[in-house]
Amino acid sequence: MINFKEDAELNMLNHSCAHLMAQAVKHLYPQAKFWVGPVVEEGFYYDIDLGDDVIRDDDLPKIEKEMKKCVKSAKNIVRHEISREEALEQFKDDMYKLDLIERMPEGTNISMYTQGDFTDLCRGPHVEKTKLLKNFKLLKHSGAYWKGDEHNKVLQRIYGVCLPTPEALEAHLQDLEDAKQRDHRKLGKDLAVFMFSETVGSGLPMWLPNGLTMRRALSDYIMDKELAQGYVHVKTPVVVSTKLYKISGHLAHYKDDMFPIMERDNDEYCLRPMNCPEHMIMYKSTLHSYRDLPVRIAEIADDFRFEAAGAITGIERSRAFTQNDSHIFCRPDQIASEIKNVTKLILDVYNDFGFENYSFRLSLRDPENAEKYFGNDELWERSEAQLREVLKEMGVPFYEAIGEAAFYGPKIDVQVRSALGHDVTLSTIQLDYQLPERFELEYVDSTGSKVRPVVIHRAILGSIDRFIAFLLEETKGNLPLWLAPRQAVVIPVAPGTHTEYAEKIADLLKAKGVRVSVDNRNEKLGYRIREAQTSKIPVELVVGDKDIETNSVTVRRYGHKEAVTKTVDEFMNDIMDEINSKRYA
RNA sequence: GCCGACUUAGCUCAAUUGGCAGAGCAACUGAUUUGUAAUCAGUAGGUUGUAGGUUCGAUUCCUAUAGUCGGCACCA
Repeated sequence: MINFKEDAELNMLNHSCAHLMAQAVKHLYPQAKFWVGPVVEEGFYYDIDLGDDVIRDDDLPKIEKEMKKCVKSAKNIVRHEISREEALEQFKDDMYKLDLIERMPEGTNISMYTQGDFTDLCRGPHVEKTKLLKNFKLLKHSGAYWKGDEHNKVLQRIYGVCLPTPEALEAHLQDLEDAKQRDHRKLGKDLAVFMFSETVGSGLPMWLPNGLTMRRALSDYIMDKELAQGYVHVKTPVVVSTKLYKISGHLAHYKDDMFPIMERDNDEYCLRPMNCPEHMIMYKSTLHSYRDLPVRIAEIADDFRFEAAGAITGIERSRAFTQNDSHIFCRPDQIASEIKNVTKLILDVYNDFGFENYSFRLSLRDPENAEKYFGNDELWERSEAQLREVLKEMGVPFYEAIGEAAFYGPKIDVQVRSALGHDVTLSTIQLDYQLPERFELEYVDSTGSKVRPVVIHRAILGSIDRFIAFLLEETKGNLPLWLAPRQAVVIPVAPGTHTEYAEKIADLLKAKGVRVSVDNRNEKLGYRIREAQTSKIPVELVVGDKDIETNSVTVRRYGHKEAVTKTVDEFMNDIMDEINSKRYA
């Protein structure tokens, strides 16, 4: 997918196109006042105040038409400069431009760009001729809070793209269309992985048989990895007393994102939004020696968060989900090595799945909003430095993001991009000095005195739900063999005549735990082949007279045109090797 | 939650300015016994998301509501 922001030529083209759009909007809506119109990865947008008017779907074609007129009439795009004082005077009736100008240092000149009857202040650069801006498309529009603050006025935001040629534009629009085809919500429906029901409730997924097979395989996979690294697994209840969250501090911080509290017999209960506090209680239930640390408590844990209606996105962000969670209780001197181990585990898992498009993000607090966070400055700076140090030492490329920390500590997040371009967190590692304090956790050190441990929260698959969403999109539903809900189908060439042999092959596979079925329906061979392919079953076995004679099967893998005939023994060895190796291709 | 849009058969979609709700696939019945992407014929399938309203008449217009979608805000 094109990144319009990174590419210098496209960046300039799209920035100029944003101006062109603003000119057209000004023609159609004379009351329009303009905020900012930047280039972003997916193209350009402009935030516009239309007074009481709003943009509707039907308006985009009208604006496009007007833009085409502006291309013809405006011709040249001319730069000139005025002083800050002149600018303040010129835009004295425009609170948005004044806001921008006032933030520039005194004494600076401000550059302006004019095309035809339209002038906008802008840093530039721009293309010189409007005729270069012919190949654009307005894609979508929405309300957007001024300065991103929900207490401010909602401005009208219009998104678009501009490309150098009609062919490039066409190709890009096709790419966007293709991306929709691998949206996990579409694939999840087509492949019968999960479903939603208005009657069950918004954001509450129901896992169909195929989905449950995947969840089981993934849970087993990650739990095996964890066992090998010294984790222990536990199970804790999804309904808990609110006392727990009063101690943890979550109740004050998090209440709006929780399902409503339940009351009975003078007690309050809630559906847990996370399971950290329960693991704290579990740790605290026994005495710990410094020799026994780190203690790594893991759980495949169902959690419930009342996500805002507009935030729900299939199983990528739902209200009921399952974390592959763990809390590592360790001594301060063990922090670096534990974080390293977790980072290695993340890289190991991503390698197993063949993921390449992800980036590590060091999520820091926003010092401007210090009141949002627990703990003092010195502690924050130290823990942020610790995480940064580990990433540097390991040579893992990462970027830093201010304001993305948890309220209790900084994080290392692994970000991936969904088919529709959402930046979502898959894995996370979080350093926490707060919960040990609040729950008064202790261990006995070498001198016999009681000391606070540090807690590292971590999730490798993130949530199993979101992981499956990403996996479906990455693989386009063509899942690795070991994870595919239906791994193989045996198709007798002539149902009846070859059914017995087909059943025999299927039984051999079933005996090894392979998820296989026989398609014995009274349909043409081509019909059954087609259905096996459209259901993305990885292994398709066709058996007929030729195969029976030589005790063979004719194997065709999903997505391949050619079929290969193998002896039954050879085939069984190959397929079991592949399943057991958990290879991804 | 905010701005905009959408919701018609199990699925994907039609239905001129308000005038008898249709098609393909899937399902079911029958015929056909097949060597790598759709065999033929027939049958059944709907309170047009839900609740109101306007109208002689509403899938179509209006109001409310639920769900979904695109963004915004949120995302321990």
